[in-house]
Order: sequence, then C-alpha cells, then structure tokens
Amino acid sequence: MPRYTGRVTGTPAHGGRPRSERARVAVLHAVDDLLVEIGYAAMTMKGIAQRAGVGRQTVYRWWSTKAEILFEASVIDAASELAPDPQDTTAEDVTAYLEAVSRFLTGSAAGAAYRALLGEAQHDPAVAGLLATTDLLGDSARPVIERAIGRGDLPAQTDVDQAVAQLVGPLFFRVVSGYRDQALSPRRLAADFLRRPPMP
Amino acid sequence: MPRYTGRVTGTPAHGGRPRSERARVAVLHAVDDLLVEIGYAAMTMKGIAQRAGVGRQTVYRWWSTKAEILFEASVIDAASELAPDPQDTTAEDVTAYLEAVSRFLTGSAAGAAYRALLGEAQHDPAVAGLLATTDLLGDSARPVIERAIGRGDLPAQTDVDQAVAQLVGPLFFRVVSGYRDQALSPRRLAADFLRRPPMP
Amino acid sequence: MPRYTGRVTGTPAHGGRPRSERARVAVLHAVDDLLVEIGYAAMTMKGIAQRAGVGRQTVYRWWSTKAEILFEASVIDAASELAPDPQDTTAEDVTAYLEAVSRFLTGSAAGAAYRALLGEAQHDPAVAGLLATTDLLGDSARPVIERAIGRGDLPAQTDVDQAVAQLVGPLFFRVVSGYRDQALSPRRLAADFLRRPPMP
Amino acid sequence: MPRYTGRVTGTPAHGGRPRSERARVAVLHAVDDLLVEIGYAAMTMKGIAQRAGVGRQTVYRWWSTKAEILFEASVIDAASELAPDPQDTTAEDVTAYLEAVSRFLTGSAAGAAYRALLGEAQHDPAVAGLLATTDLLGDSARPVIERAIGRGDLPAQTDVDQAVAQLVGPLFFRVVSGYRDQALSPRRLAADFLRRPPMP
DNA sequence: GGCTAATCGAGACGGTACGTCACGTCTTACT
DNA sequence: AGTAAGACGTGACGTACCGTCTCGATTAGCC
Repeated sequence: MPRYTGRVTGTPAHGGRPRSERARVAVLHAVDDLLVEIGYAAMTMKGIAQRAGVGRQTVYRWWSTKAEILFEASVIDAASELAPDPQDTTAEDVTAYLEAVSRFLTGSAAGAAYRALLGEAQHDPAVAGLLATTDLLGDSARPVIERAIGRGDLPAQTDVDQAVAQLVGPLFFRVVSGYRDQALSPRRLAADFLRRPPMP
Repeated sequence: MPRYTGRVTGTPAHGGRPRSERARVAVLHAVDDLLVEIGYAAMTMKGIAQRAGVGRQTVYRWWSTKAEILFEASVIDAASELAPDPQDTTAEDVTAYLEAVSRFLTGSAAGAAYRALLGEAQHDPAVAGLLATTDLLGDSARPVIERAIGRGDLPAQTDVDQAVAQLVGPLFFRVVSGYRDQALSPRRLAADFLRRPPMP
Repeated sequence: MPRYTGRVTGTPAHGGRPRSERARVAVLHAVDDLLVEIGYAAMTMKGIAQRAGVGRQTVYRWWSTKAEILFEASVIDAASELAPDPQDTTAEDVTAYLEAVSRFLTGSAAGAAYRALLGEAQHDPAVAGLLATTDLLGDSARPVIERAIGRGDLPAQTDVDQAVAQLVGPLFFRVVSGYRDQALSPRRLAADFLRRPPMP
Repeated sequence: MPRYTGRVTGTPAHGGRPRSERARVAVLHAVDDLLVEIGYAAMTMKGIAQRAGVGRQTVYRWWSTKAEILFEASVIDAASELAPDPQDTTAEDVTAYLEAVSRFLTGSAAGAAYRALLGEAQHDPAVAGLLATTDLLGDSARPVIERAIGRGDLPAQTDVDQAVAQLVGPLFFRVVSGYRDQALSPRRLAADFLRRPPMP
C-alpha cells in the first residue's frame, strides 16, 4: 500500500530549507490512525501534531483544517476501493460495484473518513467546497453506467447523472441516514436498476 | 405556526418550582434563529442561552447538547413538511411526495436542521442515536408506498423498506453528497420508480 | 451542652405559621458539623441547607451569610471556654486564663470557628462588623486584669485595654500567624506579664 | 519602585517560546491594583486576567490561586517596610520597629495583602503553607531582639521566639482582632517590653 | 371550624466564576 | 529557512454556587 509518496509541492523556487517529507507523511498517518482510534470529532490539530511528532505550526503551514488533512490522507486513495474489476455481464458488473459501495460506506476506514467529511460538509461550506473537488461516488459510478450503455443494457440517451443517483442513492440513503446495519442487498438493487432502463 | 406549545414534563411529583415554559420556548426559538443566522457549527450552548435570555444551567438542565435542542426545535415539526396531500393517481402522489422531499432537503429551515444533525450523526454516536428515534424520511415515505400498493401500482409483496430507499435515495444522495443545486426532476424519478417496481 | 434553645424572634404580630424551631436548630448543628468535616471555605449555603434537611430559602430568611450562622452557632457559646474558674493567686489566675486561651485557639471547635470568622473579617467588612459586636477575647481577659488590679498585683491606673493586648497578644500572634504547633508556655507568659506590669 | 524584575524561571532546556515577562509583570500589577480597588474577596482569577490583559490560561500556568499571586506580588517586597533603620538606643530602636509594624499592618497596601492572606490561611491550609515559607513579622522582629541582646538590654539567654511574640503580639492582636482604629502606642509598648527583661 | 397569613421543603430561575481544553499565532533555539 | 517546542490571548466547555422566585403543603392565631 504505497501511499503518501507523491510530492505535493515542487522544489522551492529559491533557497530555504525544503519541506520535510518526513513531517508530511507523519501527519497523514497520524490522521489515519486517530480517525480509527478516537474518531473524527475527538481529533484535534494539537493531537494530530503530537501524534505525528511534529510542530503545531508545521501542520498549519500546509493544511488549514483537520478536514483538509483527512481528505488528503484518506479520501483520494479511497477511489480504488470503489473500482472493482469489470465483470462479464452487466448484472454482475453492477452488483460488484454496489457491493464495493456497500463495503466502502460501512466497513472501510476510508469510507468512515468520507462519511465524517460528508457530515462536516452539511454545516461547513469550506468542507463542502473541499468535497466538491472530487465527486467520489459519482466518478466511480459513471464508468459502470457507461459500460452498461456500451453493452446495450441501458439506452444510449440515458441521463448519466440521474442514473448514477438512482444506482447509488438507495444504498447511500440507508447508510447515511443511520440504518447502517440493515443493509440492502446489492444483488436485488442491481436487478431492479436494470429491470427496466431509466427514461431518457 | 403554533409551535412549542406542548409541555414536555408533567407537573412535578411534589414541591419545587415548575419548569418555566417561557424559558423552554425561548431556547427553542433561539436555536431556530441561530441556525439560520450563524449556522449549526457556529452555534454554542453559551450563545443559545444568551440569545434566549436564559441561564446557561437552565439549558443544560433540560438538554445535553445543541443537537438535542435542535432536534426538539425543528425536526419533529418538520414531519408535516414531508406529508403532502395524497393525490388521485399514484404517479401524481409519488411526484408530489418527491417534490416535498426536494423542497424539504434544499429549501426548508427544518431541512437544514435535519441535514446538520445528519452530518453530526456521522461522527457522533449520541446524535446518531437521537436521529434513530425518528426515521423522518422513512416514516414519511412509507405511507406513499403503501398507498401505491393499495392501488395495485406496486406488487403486494413489495419490500417496503427497500422501496423507501429506492424512492428517496436518489434525491437524498444528490443533496447530501453536495450537488444541492443540480436537483433531479421529481417527475422523472417518480416515473422511473413506478416503471421499475421493486422486486419482492 | 444545652445549646440553641433560646428563641430569636418573638411571636408574630398576627396569623402566619410561626418560625420552625426544628429548622433553626438543624441549621446551627449542620454548620457546626460541616465546619469540622469540610472546613469553612468549603461550606456553602446550599450545603448547609441540604445537610440540615431544610429549604434554601429558610436559611436565607433568617441569616444572610454563612458567617452569620457560624457566629450564632459557635462563637457566642465559646465565651464559656474562655472563662476558667478564678484561682487563688494572680499568677495562677493569669496562667489558667492563658491556658484556656491556648486551648480555645488551637484545640476547640468554637476556636476554629472564631479563627475562620476572624480570617474572613480581614477582607470582608460585613464579617468584621459582625465580630465587632462581641470582643470575645477582650471581654474574657478584662475580668482577669481587673482581679489582678483588685489584688494589688497590677497598678490601679493600669490601661486595661493595653494590658489585655499585652496579655493575650503573644499567644494570639503565634497561633494566628501560623505557628500553631510551637505554642508558647502560658506559665512563662503569665510570669513575664506580671513581672512587667503595664505602665499607666 | 523597581519591582517584579527578577526572572522566576530560568531559560527552558530546549525550544519553546520563553515565558513572557510582560505577562508576568502585568498580572502582578493587576493583583496589586485590584486589591486596593475592590478588595481581596472580590478578586477573581478571571478579573485578574482581564485587568492584566492576559489570557486566563496564562495565569493558571504560573500560579494556582489568587493567594499565590498576591503573595508574590506584595508580601515578599513588604519585608522592606518592616526594616526601619537601626537607632542608637534600644528604646528608640524598638519603638521605631513597632511604629513600622503598626504602619505596615494598618496603613500599607502590602500590609493589607498580608492580612488578607493571613485571613485566608485561617481556613485554607494551602495558603497557610504558603505563608509558612516566610515568617514575615518574625523575621523582621528577630534582628531587633538580637540588637537589644547585643547591647546588653536583654539577657543573653533570652528565648528569642518568645520575645518576638511578646514584642509584636500586642499590636498584632489589636489590629487583627478588629480594633484597627484604637491603636496602641508603640512608645509605651516598647517601654513596657524593655522595663524588665523576659525570663530565660 | 373556616379564614388568613407566614412558614416549610423543594427545586427551577438568571447569573457568574470556576478550572480545562483547543483554537490559531507567536517566539525561541536548533538543524 | 524550516522545524519542534511551547507560551501567548481568546473563548467555549460543563459544573457549582449564588441569591431569588414560585410551587403545593403545613401550621398557627383569629373570627
């Protein structure tokens, strides 16, 4: 799991000590760990810095809020969890995707981070803007829809955005609105989704 | 708008000054106002007390967190916003309901409160528990589903919980995941929902 | 120890429930107990009322401050502790009195109450005024001085107030300024006092 | 009046912003001012911080209680007020000292601070311990006694601690027990003290 | 024996200080 | 110049007690 390896800032323009890669990675790992150990609400900038063995100022220099750190630490990497291998039939393809979504939202650490940020975004416009830069679920669902269209299992004129919402929405609703435990069956949702194509 | 009129606690068993209805209503109104004016995140227990012209201890005596106050202030009353008059045909009935949901989630003050609480619930189990006591969207969608079954427009063996998720989920997903502006069409969602009845 | 038996207020002018003697005594005992158990600083009006099994308003109705209650509870009765039986010789008389003072200031519960109030009086004029109504040590020392004058062991023109201060002051200073443990010898103080009679 | 110039803490071992001398001095001056303006009882940690233009946490970081601040602010410096220049004769020396004591206890701001702390010490062991670190009156009286012994005006075997109490006690008693106004004459007290030496 | 009125215990009321915590900024010495 | 450390001013946290108020219940003297 080779994470946090890409440099974010280039070589500094002129002079000065370069940004410490060690510090950057330590902060991202600290956020990951703390999310699991104490949860998003209990995380503090101070705690993150201490856990990372890093000065407080260093954290503020590169990130504004814990949401930003968490976003960089978890959410981007999370895209891979939402990209299962394409399957031979559309039914299997869609089912596999919905299973991935379900696993992501209920079981994965990255999913927990995503839900935490999503929650914060409901009342913090800054976080909302942050999340808006990456339509995590939408971007992962779109290829599935497009493969189905390509195979002729959905009409060519399908409104992709609406189809995405119809595909992901039911699962998303159940998890986010609090009924995490009584998950819906991805197989049955996939079948219903495909039974009759969305209207153009 | 005759809100906050019901007494919450009965007459005390014996002795003691009774709870001040004035204070209770003042707090609930203060929370309503502050949610609109400064938003959920900026609301503090201290600010609520001051705005209500009430002692801080008095707030803590009856509510533990701002989430609890907001819940009592907004969410219960919100149910009415989600109960449009039944329509003659199932298509119109479902469409009217989805329009109400859309209005509630994007335009209403009570809906803003609900989304704020929903957000908090993603990382605060106490708030999650609070919301679990009232399945706001589910409870409002169920009668719509049941009316459709009664009319024979959905199969009698329909899994109601799944149908609720399929009905509400797409809209919910779009709003909560941040695409509040590019709303989906309730009419088209209703049509698709009915063309593609959930499998039993 | 027949304490707290006198009525403080007379019969009311007309009608009304009379003051409860039970409540009055309960409060005074509660203050006595609490002073020993938790100390003056930790005593609160609320705690006194609860300990006495009495309403808070009832306490406030009859006393303004905890100092007032403590004064009524302990200090007045304390006078008896400072009035040892007169002795045959002046030396023995003065020694016996200083022993009583020493015991009162360092060992007695009433003495602890007195010191607590004396302390409060250093920065609370109300308490200072309260204590000024009864010159506890002065009133008890004056008879001793006067007996000594009567026996001819002090000059007839002795300034009694100054003599009182010279008699009591050394012990008082040691105790109040914090050297409670290394008490002075009443016998030696008495001897010095009499060898060095105050100048008129 | 070059007060509050000594550093209390040394240079930190490594790193970290050093303690702000500005904040330290501001707090000590604020306590001095507030003692005079509103009195000890009305002083609060919050008020001190505000008056000093300093964060509340900063006050707590360096002092635990207002007593501790007041002690550092006033009492140590007070020693100078209790050290009048030695006089040629013992009678004048003792008289000058008692006059200084009288002035300190009744007229000086540092004396007011000392009495306030002394009062608090009667019911707060922590303050008692604080005051025990500096025997303000004892330490100032001892040189006077020793000079008198040196001049042969007191016997060589004099019990110095007892002599201190006998010297300072009468004045102390009058002031602390509430009769601040009707002060005793330092001259007469000095004369009586020296008329016949204390017994060894 | 009913009326009047002040008391009683209880406990909620609006305030305010407590001591703690995290915020985001700053000022050091060190690398 | 960037870093770890940690003090800085700010302000919310939840608790405790303040002194006041509002209850229903009680307890006397008076008609």
